[in-house]
Order: sequence, then C-alpha cells, then structure tokens
Amino acid sequence: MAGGDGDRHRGPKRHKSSAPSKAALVDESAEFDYADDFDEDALDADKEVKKRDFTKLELKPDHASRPLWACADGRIFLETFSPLYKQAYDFLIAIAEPVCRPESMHEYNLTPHSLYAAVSVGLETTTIISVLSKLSKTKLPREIIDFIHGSTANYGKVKLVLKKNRYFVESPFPEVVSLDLCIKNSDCSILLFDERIVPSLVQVLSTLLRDEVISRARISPEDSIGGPSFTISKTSGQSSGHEDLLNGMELAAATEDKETHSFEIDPSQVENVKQRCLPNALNYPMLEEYDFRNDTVNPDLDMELKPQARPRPYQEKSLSKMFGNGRARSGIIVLPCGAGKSLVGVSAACRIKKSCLCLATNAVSVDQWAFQFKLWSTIKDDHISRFTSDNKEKFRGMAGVVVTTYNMVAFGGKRSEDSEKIIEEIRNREWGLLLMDEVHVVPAHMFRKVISITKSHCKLGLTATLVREDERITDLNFLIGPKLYEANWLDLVKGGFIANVQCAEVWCPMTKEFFAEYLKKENSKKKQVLYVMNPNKFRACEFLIRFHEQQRGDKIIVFADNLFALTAYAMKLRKPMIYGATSHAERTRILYQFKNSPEVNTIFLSKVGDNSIDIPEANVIIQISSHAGSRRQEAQRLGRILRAKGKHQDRMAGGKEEYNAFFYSLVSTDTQEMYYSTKRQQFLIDQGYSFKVITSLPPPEEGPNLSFYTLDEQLELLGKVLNAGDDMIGVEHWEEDSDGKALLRARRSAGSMSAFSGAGGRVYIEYSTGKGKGAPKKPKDPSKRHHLFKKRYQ
DNA sequence: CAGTTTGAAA
DNA sequence: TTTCATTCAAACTG
Repeated sequence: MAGGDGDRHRGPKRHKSSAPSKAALVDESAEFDYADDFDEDALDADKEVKKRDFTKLELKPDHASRPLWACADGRIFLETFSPLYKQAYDFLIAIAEPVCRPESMHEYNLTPHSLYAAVSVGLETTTIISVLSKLSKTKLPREIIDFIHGSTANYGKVKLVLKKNRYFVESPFPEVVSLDLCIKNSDCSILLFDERIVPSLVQVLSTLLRDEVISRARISPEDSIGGPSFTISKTSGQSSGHEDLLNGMELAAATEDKETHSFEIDPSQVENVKQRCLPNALNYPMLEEYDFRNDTVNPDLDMELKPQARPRPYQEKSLSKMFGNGRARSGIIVLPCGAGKSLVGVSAACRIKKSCLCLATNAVSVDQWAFQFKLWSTIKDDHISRFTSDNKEKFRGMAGVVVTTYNMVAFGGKRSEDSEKIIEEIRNREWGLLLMDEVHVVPAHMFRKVISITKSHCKLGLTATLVREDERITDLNFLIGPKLYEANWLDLVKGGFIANVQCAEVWCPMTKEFFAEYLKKENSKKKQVLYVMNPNKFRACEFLIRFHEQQRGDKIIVFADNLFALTAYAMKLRKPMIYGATSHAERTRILYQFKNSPEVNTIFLSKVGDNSIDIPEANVIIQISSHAGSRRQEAQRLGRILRAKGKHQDRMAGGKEEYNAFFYSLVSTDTQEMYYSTKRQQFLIDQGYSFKVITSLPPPEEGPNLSFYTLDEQLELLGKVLNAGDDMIGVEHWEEDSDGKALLRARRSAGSMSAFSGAGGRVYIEYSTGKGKGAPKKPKDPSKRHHLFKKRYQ
C-alpha cells in the first residue's frame, strides 16, 4: 500500500474529501490534529480552522449510543460499529453524498444537491434536521441547521411541465416566477411571462429585450395540470389575447389560492434554465414531475408487469422513491451492475403506461433491453421496436416502446432514409418516459443533444456508479434530475443479490533483467510494456488462471489495456481474446463458447470489455494492465463479476458468507504501476470493499510448471519485448510464432464455420494444423498500421 | 441475404 | 497528446 492511505490524511493542505484520521475525532487527540493543521497551513482562513476544530463540539451525555458526528462544514462521519448503523446509513445515503467508506468510519458530505435529492423524494426539512440531530453525538452546529434550511426552503416552488410539446415553468408563487426567474434568466430567451402579476416587469424587460421576445398573455385553463390555473402561452407579435387575459383574471380571482402562474420557455433553453435554477445557482430547483394518471392528451400504452416479475425489496424501494406521490419523478437510480436495473426500468415504464423511449449505449444493449421488456412485461410485439443501424423496426400503434442508442438519436451526420423517418417520429412524439441506461458512461454533450431532441415528461437515469470527482456527474443533476435512490452495495451482498467479491492486489517483483531495462527507458510507453510483460507477473497470472480453472471451476476474464501484452499473454497461454478489431460475429462466437463450453474458461479482453460486452458467467477477473488511475474502469470491471451466480447464491443462503467472486490486480512492484494502483484502489475503499495484498504468487514450488521459468526463456521474452519497441510490428513478430499462428488461424477457421455449436474449445487445436490460409497481404501505408492489423488477424 | 470492408465522425 | 474503442452508412462479396 506504500503509505497511500497515510498520505491522504497528512498532506499539508487537507483535501476536502479526505477523512480525518480517527484520532481527530477523539477528544484528547483533537488538539494535536488541530495544531498540525494550523502550523502547516497558517494562512488558511480562520473560519476554515474553526470548522475543523472538533474540540468545541459539545458531546451529548449518551453520545456513545449515537452513531454520527456532524461537522459545521457539512461533513458527516458515521461509526460503522454502532447498533444504529443500519438506520443511520439509510438516512445518510438519502440526504448526503457518500465520500469514503473505509472499514470503521464512513464519511459523507452534505451538499445542496444531496439535500435537494432528499427533499425531492419526500423528506421534509424538519425531519432531516430532527433525525440528524437524534443520531448525532453532539448538538448540531448552527451552520448545519442553517444550511439545511437554506438548501431545502425553495424546494418544490417551481415546476417544469411539458404540455403539448411545449415547456412551461409553473409556480404557485408569482414573485418566484416573475421576478427571480424572468429577470435573472432574461438572457435565456424566455418567451413568455405573466405581465398581470408584475406590470412593471413588462417595461423592464422591454428595455432589456427585443420586442419580439415579449408576447401577450392568453388564458388556457385546460392546459393546467392540477386544479384551475392559467397559463401564458406564446402568441405572435401582435396582441391577440387581450380579451382572454381579462377572462383569466376573473378565473384567477375566483380560485386565488390554487392558481398557478406559468410561462413558456424556449425548448432550446430548457437545460440552461434548469441549470440556473439549481441549488448552487438561483436555488429554485425545478421539480420535474409527471402526473401521468391525469394525462389525457397522450395515448395510453397497454402494458403490465407480468405476475412472475417480482421486484426485489431494493428494486421496490427505488420505484417507490420515483413514484412516491403518485406522479413520476425525474431522477437517477443507482444500482450495481447485475442487481437488476432493467427490471426497475421496465417496471417504471409499466406504471406510467405511456410511450417510452429507452436509450442504451450500443446495439447489444438495445437487444437486451428489448428482450427484457418482452420478458417482464405484457407488451405486445408490435408495440415495441428497436432502432439501430441494422435493425430499423417500424413503430406501430398510437403508443409504444422504442429502444435505441444514444448515438442513433444524437447522430449528426447523414442518415439513411429509413433512419430519417424514424428519427422524425422520435422528435415529434411526446414521450411519457425517457429511460436512460448507463448514464455515467455517456458523454455529457451526447446527453445534451439527446435531451434537447426528445421531449419527455419524465426522465429516469439508471447507473451503476456515480463517480464523484467527474464534473459530468454534477451535470446529471440538471440534465436528468436528482439521485432518487442508491442501493447499499454491501446490503445487496448480504442479501445474496450480488456476488461477494474478494479483492486482491498481487505484488509481482520485477525480474532483474526487466527491471534494468525498465530503469533505462525514458519513454513511459516502453516502460509500461516492460512492467506488464514482467515474467513474474506472467507467471502469477498463469498460476491464477490454472488455480481457478482447475480447483474451482471458475470462469475467468483477463483484462489488459495494452494490446501488445494482451496478444502476447493470450497466445502464450492459448486462450481466446477479444479486442477492438474483433468482429461482432467473432465476439459472439467466443462469448458463446465461454458461456457454454466447459473447455473455454478464460478469455482475454482489451478495453472493449469495460463497456458493452455482457458476460454474466464470469466470476474471476485478473487485471494485468489498466488505465492509469481510472477508478471508473475499476468500477466497471468489478461490475462484470457482481452478478450473483445461481449455485453460489444457494451456498450463501445457507447462512455462511463466502466469497464467490475474485478480483485480482497484478502489479509489478517498484514501478509506476504501484503509484497508479493505489489511486485505483480508492474506488474499492469508497465503496466499502477491503482487499488484501498477496506477495507470494506464484508459489515457489510451482517453479517449472509455469512459463518463463528459466533465465533463457525470460531473456528471450525480454528480447521480443525490446524488439517490439513502440511499434505494433512487434506483434507481427509474435504472430510468426508457431503457437500464435496456430491460434489466430484457428480462430479464422472457426469463424467461417456457420453452424458452430458444441464443439467447444478443442476447435482451437483441431484447426490449428493444415488449414492455414495463404500469406498475409502486403503491408500498406505504415501510418495505418492498425487497419493492417485488423485486416490480417480478425 | 449475411458477412466484410471501408470511411467518416467524434 | 495519443491510443483505443465506438458507431453508422454504404458498397462489395459469394
């Protein structure tokens, strides 16, 4: 661990997200911590120091039985050994952002966003404060109480409503709508406002804006969402609605306490306005709720959840957060992979019973979603359609479900004729639900485009992780909505809903020769190849594969970011691999074997495996190289093995808790890799996982049973690695190996067999002789090396 | 028609 | 900054 943890706490300037050492929370030692901070950071604002000074907090007499500490700066620490831990956890996850969850003390952060999320699922300000107060060991600092009040006071005052394909901002508080929003948002080209409420505003805005921006009011009570109200809507330049305005005043006067004031906003400015209303800006966070039961404008969709679809408790809970008040709230639900996100999505669609647009990251996912809809709901076949580049199904009926990709909707280039038609349909329809899968993976600009193109009453984002430092994640708050629910990862493990993972980091010392070369190299790329190809690492990997295949009958995925290493490992060990250039057909074939053949138990994956490849069977992951410090990658890969396997689940049900999945990171000691790995570990720690370090792999007695035992073999490997240099040419050298050739050719042959079924892994060997193809084509432009590579070997 | 190959986009 | 991965469309192959 190389002091990684210690550093986090002792830096000269404490980072906000760092947990204080436990000592800082104990009275006697707090003094020391304070002094420490002060000396090194004497210039820090006084206030800052005070916030960190825990000595002034007054302990309640029965503090021992209360589980948490709340600091004036919004940080909250939870003792995990408290008997009230469970309740406190559920509460905190609803009101605060989890920052770090090591073993005995969890850290949370109270933020405007997190509080917004809390009130939006129905918690009231007073409840938040009283529960927090009850759980706290100390009297709540004044700052916290003020902060909670400030962050929640304006909640629900403003709503964003979609009516007849136009967006309206609604509020029962005229001053909110007219003043705060209109004036402050005047640069957002709000088209309409209520001149009756603040007549002077007309003059103000007239001077600020061009004339055509301002238009007259017209009353349309039938537009109202709940109870009598009036709506101001867009009119042409001339005043055409003056008489209506008078009528409206009468109407409004008659039902004064229930009226709702509203104005329309330009659809292209929806995002802008929403963002400005967020807690960290104007602080009138917009409520996006869909009163789908009273929506008579959009046609209903005949779709029910099948009786055999039984949502698990946490799925039920996430749905109840979404539909808490009989309407559908927009927001994000966080569930680990394999915990059944799709059932949540399908259930939501079934409750709303309106047209639903379901977005996934790629075509494979699209098929899966379509399948899930048919599996869990009673939707008729011609009411659901898929829309991908090579699968453009027609949309029939008044309402329906369309499953497509983000790419397809956001695609800017030229489209085929069929596409054009369908996309037009998607544009024009008023969707009841916009269901967005893997929200954390999609680039923000893609979201923007998709959201501006589609008009939906309710948006539901599904994701496995919200990695916090990423700015995009905060964007999600206004692009989609607040976090509605986040499952407790460890609870799901205990319930047997997801696998119980043993995480381990395997330290592999560099061999003398490799290390010498490593030190010589300047180029970090070359360094990387050297530490990934470290023979000791290879041997550890080989050992682990053998162990899990033979002793436990596990299914193993080996990840390598580096293509050179990936090919080298895969060929030496004679295992199939999938990387970017592997064709779709080939991928499915390999995955099919991995799934069904008892002889293919290990596959090698490049970055392709991070997203978009579904491998529910795997329960062991070995990482031999990975992207520097990417916690998301770590999360994603871990997610691959979280799906609980049937047989293991039974074992768990017996009450015994047992590991049924394994996650290994192989690290060459004394190299850059060590530094990166401590960074990546942070994800696991934040999620509450612990992991152990293994330093004795492979076991010495395995000696000659594993590859690269002799110095000669190792030197030969080193030679190849050095030869390879920074060029893919190096891989070609590998290809000339008899082993490698056999493997790759074999896969080609297997690929051309149309009816490939139960033959199993043996194919690799069977076809390795005799059926070789002719010599590879002549190399072309060396700058397009990659294409060449693709052409030859897929 | 199903599978490939290529270029373009981002 | 580079690399790897992704996707869609269209043209070609047997």
